[in-house]
Amino acid sequence: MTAKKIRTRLAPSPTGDPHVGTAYQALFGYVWAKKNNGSFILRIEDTDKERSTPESERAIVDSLKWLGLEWDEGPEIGGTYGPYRQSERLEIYHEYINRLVAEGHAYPCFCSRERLAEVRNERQKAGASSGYDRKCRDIPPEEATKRVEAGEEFTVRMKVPLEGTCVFEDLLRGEIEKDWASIDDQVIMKADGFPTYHLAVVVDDHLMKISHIIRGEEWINSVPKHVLLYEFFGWEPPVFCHLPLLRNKDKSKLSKRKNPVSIDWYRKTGILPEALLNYLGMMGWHLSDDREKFSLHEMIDNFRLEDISLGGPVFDLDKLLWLNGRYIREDFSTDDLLDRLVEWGLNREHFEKILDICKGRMSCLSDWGDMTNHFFNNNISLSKDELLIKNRDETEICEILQMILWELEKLDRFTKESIYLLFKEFSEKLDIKLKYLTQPLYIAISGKAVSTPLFDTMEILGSDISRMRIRSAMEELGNLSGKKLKKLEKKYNSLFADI
RNA sequence: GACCCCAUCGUCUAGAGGUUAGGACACUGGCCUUUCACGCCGGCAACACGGGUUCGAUCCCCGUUGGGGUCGCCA
Repeated sequence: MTAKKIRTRLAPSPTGDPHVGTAYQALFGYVWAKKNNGSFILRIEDTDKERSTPESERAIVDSLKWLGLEWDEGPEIGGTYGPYRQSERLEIYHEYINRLVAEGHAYPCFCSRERLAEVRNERQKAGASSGYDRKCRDIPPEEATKRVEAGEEFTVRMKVPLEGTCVFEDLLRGEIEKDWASIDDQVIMKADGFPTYHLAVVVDDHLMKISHIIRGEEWINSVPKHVLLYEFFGWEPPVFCHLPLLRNKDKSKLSKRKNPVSIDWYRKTGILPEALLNYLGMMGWHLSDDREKFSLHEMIDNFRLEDISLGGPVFDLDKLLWLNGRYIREDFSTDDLLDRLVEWGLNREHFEKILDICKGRMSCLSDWGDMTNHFFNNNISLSKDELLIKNRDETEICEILQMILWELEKLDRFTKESIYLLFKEFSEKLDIKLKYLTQPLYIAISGKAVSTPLFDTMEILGSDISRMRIRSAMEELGNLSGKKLKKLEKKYNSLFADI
């Protein structure tokens, strides 16, 4: 028997900052491919027209390159099975969608979003395990065709069996069973003509000859839909391997609200890519001699997918920092380290940005050191007293910081202008003078009451570092109790409801 | 709520029927040292619970509990 060529892929959707979870999946997929002299493919899953952006794609590509996880095929570099951006593969998907409809495995659905929301609501209340009532499933094909041709808006749904059980194999967990009755007639083509993830992923993985799907556990529940599509098309499904999810301290899925999750944050904080990769490698996997520091090469040489352990690992920044320190101490000459440092933050481009906002308040060159240390120092020290402003106690300041944090999370572009607008609006809504609002922020962001302009500083530091610092300040103030947090969330939602 | 997944120190993990349950981070005691850090030596600390199977269960099976995930024209 000739072994099938091992081909793995990373399939991120370009809808935000590059996420460490993406890096985690990339690492395991990459290592598995390299271990087997296979190929690692990057495919951009930009089927969400609303949220996908080219900037995000670039950021993801950049951060993967920074990590040193290079792909063999992908957008820009191409490959035999391209294009590697799903938005450029629309005709391909249509061909397969049409085929499913023609063969009676899929059907147009004319239900409005409003109706679907209603139905979903009712069914959920009634305890039904699926959200759609399959209203359009039985429309006679001729009638459906007529309605489509008449220009009525529609989506396409796949016909999921009404009864029976889907059994599939996960490499790490063995057989998994799920009743078909618990699965919706999944939409495979949206009203805008774009495929949904489920259709696109199956078609592409097949066409791109992917041998192993290595991705996060959150996908397990949709595997039956995928398996069904493979069956409809008469294709052999690849091996499914669902990685455990990286977790916050409270064990929930790693999230922006509770942790820095952007690869960019780690980069800007001064984590070395080799240390981050190493650390990610020890989440759920280990070397047989239990050595904790290992290179990507060592990981490749010793890696076996089946050795991955399944408990969701908590992402522990302290341990990452310890590991990073070992790299700095053990692997760098002073000369090499200097190069790294320059590359990281001591370069002209970065200095220029900072100098630009310092110049006006410098009286001698050595002011530089004190004035800018918050750009190079991750552990800025803050005192509780300084965070407290005019007649407000810890709780009040905490509440303000928390609401600002929530607001900042919603910002898509982290520029000084957008941050300023956000604060301005915030101060109006809460009826607090802007300068009182920004006062504790100066301390939180720079550690100093007198410092470089707040919004410029935040822009240079970036969203993740800024938010992390605000969180640290809140910790210094004693944080909010669960109860108070809930109350605050209500108040916040009423004040800042978007719709 | 329904369904799916998971379960060893606070955290990352080793263990694959018989171990004083091992290592690492964190915490901590000491040594080294002009301070700190590093390094070295030590300490604290875990098999969720209940039934089976077995001469014997952390390990196998079942249940309970706990945690997580999914229930979108988002991925």
